[in-house]
Amino acid sequence: MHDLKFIRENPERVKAGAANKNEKCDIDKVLSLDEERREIIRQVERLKAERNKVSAEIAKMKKAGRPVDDAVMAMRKVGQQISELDTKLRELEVRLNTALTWVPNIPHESVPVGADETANVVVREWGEIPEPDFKVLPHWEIGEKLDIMDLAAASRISGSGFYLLKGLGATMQRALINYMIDLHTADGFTEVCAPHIVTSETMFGTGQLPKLADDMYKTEEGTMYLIPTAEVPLTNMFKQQIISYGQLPIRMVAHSPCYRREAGAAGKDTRGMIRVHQFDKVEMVTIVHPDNSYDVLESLVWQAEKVLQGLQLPYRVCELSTGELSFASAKCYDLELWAAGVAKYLEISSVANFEDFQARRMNCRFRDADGKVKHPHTLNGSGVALARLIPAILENYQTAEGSVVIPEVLRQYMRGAELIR
RNA sequence: GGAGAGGUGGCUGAGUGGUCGAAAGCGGCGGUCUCGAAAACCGUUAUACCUUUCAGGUAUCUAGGGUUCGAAUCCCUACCUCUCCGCCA
Repeated sequence: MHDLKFIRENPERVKAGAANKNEKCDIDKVLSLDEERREIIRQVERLKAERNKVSAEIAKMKKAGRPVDDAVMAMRKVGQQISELDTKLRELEVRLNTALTWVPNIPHESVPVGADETANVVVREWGEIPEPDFKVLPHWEIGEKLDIMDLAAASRISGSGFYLLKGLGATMQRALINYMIDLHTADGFTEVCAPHIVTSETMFGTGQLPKLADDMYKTEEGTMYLIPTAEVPLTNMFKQQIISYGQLPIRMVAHSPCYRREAGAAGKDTRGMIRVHQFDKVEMVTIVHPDNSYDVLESLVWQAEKVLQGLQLPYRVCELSTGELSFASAKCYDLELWAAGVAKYLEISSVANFEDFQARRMNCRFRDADGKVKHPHTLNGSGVALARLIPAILENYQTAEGSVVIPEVLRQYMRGAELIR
């Protein structure tokens, strides 16, 4: 959500930002509705000022024992005009706000301009891409073979787009969650366990609504939604709050399931765990002073990288182009993990700075050192997504004998197991 | 699910139709004092919007309606919190 005044003063910047993001929104409509709105405010406030003045006089006249009937009659008429104008104003504001909620955040000036992923920039790469001398099985084959994954059972239970882990597969997921949360909390992140079912206001706050309504699962009454990421409850913890200066920066981490309908993605990555309706994720959220949010963005990327380096998995860091940026973000890095079995990079983490876009939507503020109340910047990053991490491990740690070596950092969380066979 | 109580500024908490944007306290900020700090004392301390600016105006006491010339104050609805009962992991 942008400040109306900002749009009024920088219409071309807002339009260009939306265009570069391939977002459709009608800035001219926002501007004309705003103009109309201000005209009515001018009228109605003049009437209200008069009413207040005369009402005060009526009080005095009554005290003095003078007749007030004429004044009361006149104000009755004014009151009617006011209520008509107020009704008009309310309707106008609803339309204006609706138009405003569809205006995306503007990309940061450093973001490469481009329509799609071909304009993304690889910032750095880490680790060696393995070149095994045997055929690496994709994770769904090795998983079934080792009896740690049962995709057929998952589809019997829930239909297509779900996975089921068992035995050391399920243990590995739990181990990964513990490994990641321990890593982040050791670096100062506070662990949080938050609700997975949230109100539409909450979904609006982080920018999932209105745009992504069709990508989310909602309850029958349509008023509650299943979270697509823990970013939603974590960031919204501070909805409508004023954070004291000393509390910043706020750094949180949570594990949660993520529910996504993946509408429109049918036929894409249909096999295995790569694209599913429910997956687990460890998510980091930070709320920081606007002055240093871009430094925090870099450190948040590093925090996610630490997870992958600890697991000794080769990856690369990509800076997303404007066309790839999500509705609410101003700048975003993706971490992509090499998966030997499917022989491609898997997007495993997304780390983004939303500047004050989300804070405005949820009316989250902080009291600055000068005592003034301002909007903080919000950021989040996966740290990281399990449903793609597990495939990468099963494929990259595969041996010629068809077993899977358990990464060293996980063994303490897996009763000391070293190998799945 | 049933019954009751309540939601006021950053916080606590007065205020039941007419200078109430709202007492008081706490907190914050500035100052006096001090080598410095604490204490004490003095002062100050909301936000948004419109006009436009050495200024004026409007709105905001959970939210949305209603009554009234005039609502924090009266009425209705929703939401939330608390207490008791029921149910239950």
